[in-house]
Amino acid sequence: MRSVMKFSKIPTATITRLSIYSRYLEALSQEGVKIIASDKLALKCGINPAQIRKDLAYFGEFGIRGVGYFVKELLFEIKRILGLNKTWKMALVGIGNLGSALLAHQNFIRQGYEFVAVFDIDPAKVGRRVPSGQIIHSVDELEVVVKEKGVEIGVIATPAAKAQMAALRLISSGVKAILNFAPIQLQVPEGMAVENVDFTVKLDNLAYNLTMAEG
Amino acid sequence: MRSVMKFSKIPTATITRLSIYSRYLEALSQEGVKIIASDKLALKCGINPAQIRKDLAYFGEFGIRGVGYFVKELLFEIKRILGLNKTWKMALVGIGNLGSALLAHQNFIRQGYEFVAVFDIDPAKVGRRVPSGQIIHSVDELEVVVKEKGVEIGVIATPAAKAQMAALRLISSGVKAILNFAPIQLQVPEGMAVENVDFTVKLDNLAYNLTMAEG
DNA sequence: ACGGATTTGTGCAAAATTCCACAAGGATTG
DNA sequence: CAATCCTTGTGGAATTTTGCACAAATCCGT
Repeated sequence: MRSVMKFSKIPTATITRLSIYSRYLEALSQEGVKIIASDKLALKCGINPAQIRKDLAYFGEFGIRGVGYFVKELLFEIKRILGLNKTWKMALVGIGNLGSALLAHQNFIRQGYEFVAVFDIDPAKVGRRVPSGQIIHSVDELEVVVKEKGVEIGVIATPAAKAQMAALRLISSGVKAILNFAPIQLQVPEGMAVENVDFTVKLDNLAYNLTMAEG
Repeated sequence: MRSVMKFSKIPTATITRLSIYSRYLEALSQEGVKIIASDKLALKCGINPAQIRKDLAYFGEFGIRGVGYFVKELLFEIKRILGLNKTWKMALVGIGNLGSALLAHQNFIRQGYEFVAVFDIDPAKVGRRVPSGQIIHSVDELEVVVKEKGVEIGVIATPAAKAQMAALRLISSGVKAILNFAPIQLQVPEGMAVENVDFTVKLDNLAYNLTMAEG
């Protein structure tokens, strides 16, 4: 009864949690922990244990009743579910402070993602190499380079004003997924996967919470 | 019938959307647009118009039937609701690539947030000035400086391994809200507001989507 | 081999969230 | 000033998400 995909519709929240589980399983694996129960994992992740079991149940039965889950095995399965059993090729658009930070981070990004191309609009930057080795291409070359390198995920780290254009170029190059760091809602055609990383929104949430807490 | 706070429990999602609305209202305001209807705003934000109206209804009646919302007025009200009618004092812990990017960003963060103190654990960095002018303090001084400067929001941009310690220090200094960029679930006492900015999780979501789309 | 201890997998109820559909309110026109 | 047009505000239904509670399954000690 393994790997039975129940293709109703899997909540986005479930996928997000799977990602969080994988992070802890990775840590546990490195600590040498062999087996983990949903209760322990739940505590670490701040999630209800039944939620964890239900999340996993969407994809199959991975545990042993009375025992728990084999850490390495569950990690492998989750990574397979998420599609992390391959290396995804990414392109970065916008080599400002944030973009540079992302490139520097790339060694820390756990296995599965790689920047194969980087772009900027500033002629002064084009042609130079970033510290991680990639040559900065002009965004004018974006479509050619993206196709040539087989980029699958576009990462937008431009100012808000340039983000939509960057998205359009990525889309017309055939990229189907975008990670957007610009504080703007991208207008994209049906079927595109877009995820926004937006810390100004998170800050506003904190400000609201603090304001409410005091009255 | 204005500003009637209905204190049931306002969904986090509503607060997040208010933040997004404020972003567009700001843009509209600068473009000189005086009035906006929920349908137009909804289209821009990729949100159902009824959702917008319901979100606003939690806090009062801000529109005019048959007309729409006065842009400036609604923006003002939303900012008031979110607690952005003041400047929040933030501390940054971890002056690596990401931390530096955040500091560089600070002029772009729309009015309402300010880094009043920055910390790092690296003795080589302590005492130096970041480009935006702040002197880097040792994390050993964190409690003293945070209290002295009246920091309200802590921003953690350390590696994952140091994040929990940073959180503990911020908490013991009396900070009640944390914006966490480290890919880890912080363990914090009841009543703390924590928001995570976690692009690895978002990437995993994209990877999953791409994997599913192809089969 | 059996009973007790443990933890998974899941049916179902509760809670939360979204969204439709329409009445209510206000503007505008003739 | 009545009729018409528009858009808000909202009751409630539909949908989604969460979490309890328990049966099913496995291990372990005797």
